[in-house]
Amino acid sequence: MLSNACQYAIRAILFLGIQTDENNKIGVKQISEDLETPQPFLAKLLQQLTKTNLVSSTKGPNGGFYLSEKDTKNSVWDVIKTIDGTSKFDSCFLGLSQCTDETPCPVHFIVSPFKEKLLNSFRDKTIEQYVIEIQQTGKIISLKDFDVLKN
Amino acid sequence: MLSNACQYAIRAILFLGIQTDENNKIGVKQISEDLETPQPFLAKLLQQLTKTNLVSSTKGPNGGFYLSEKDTKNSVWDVIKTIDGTSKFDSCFLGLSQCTDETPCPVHFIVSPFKEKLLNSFRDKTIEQYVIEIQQTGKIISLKDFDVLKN
DNA sequence: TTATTTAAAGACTAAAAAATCTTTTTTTAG
DNA sequence: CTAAAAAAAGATTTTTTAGTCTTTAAATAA
Repeated sequence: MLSNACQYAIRAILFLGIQTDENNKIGVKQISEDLETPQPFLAKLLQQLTKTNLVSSTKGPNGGFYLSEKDTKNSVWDVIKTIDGTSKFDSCFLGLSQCTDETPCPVHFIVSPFKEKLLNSFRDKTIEQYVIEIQQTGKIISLKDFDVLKN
Repeated sequence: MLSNACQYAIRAILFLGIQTDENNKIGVKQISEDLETPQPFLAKLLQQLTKTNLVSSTKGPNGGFYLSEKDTKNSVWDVIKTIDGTSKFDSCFLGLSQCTDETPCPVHFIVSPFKEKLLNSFRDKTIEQYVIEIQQTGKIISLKDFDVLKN
């Protein structure tokens, strides 16, 4: 549903939310190792997120990526908008342009409520809230799963 | 979510369900015009569906594609399996391989019930049942929407 | 039997997504 | 001030998806 790029980006930003702040930065190399994601590709994505002010970064020794206080107030939806755009969320499952409540496609009333719910979660919860939830309920965000939470 | 190919294929098979039977066949040209779908691309898809026995066809004058009685007993799920494969339905929204009820990703419990529901609809309803529902409730399957139902 | 109509087959091209590689710039520790 | 560490920038490659074009085969109507 989401592109690889977008999945990586979301996982990375949640990861940064858990692991970093202005005093604890982390480089692409380690992020990509921890998330098991292609390094140079993730680097590009992080650049993009930095340019759109969703993550922060500093160059040089001891530099790296991190989420500032302010960054944690953004939503996952902001990440999706930056990387994939919103089309997947406002277009019909069967690709029809006129699919609406009035003129529904055959799966409209199955797909619609779900999209609504998912959208709400992404749009209304901040990265910070996701991070808290991840930490409290033990949800996983990397392939090296539990390791992320053990630190 | 589904590929273009798969969206076209589903729309085409439902369209055939509505419009055709062993005595009323229809050519790719007209199907693609009615569904507003690229002609040679759809032709390829129909060939594939024919090879996997999801649609029927005959060559020559008055030939074309159609659904036999037996064909209408298949499911949309069969179409998806043929064209896209099942991966989109059994993989994690964020791309994690170990995402399960026990080790859920942050959106697992939002996405999971939906996938279940959608899967059930696709797998348990026959093309025939979809066709009846489309005809009774006025659901649309083409871009030239209502035209399909007016015949 | 032959021309026409249609699907089948397969080679080909284009565009988008995914991923990599190389160079430049910035920062800072020493 | 300089070397090293890191991100930024951008060009390049690979893979997948989307779509086209051309030829062949089958069926049937005349």
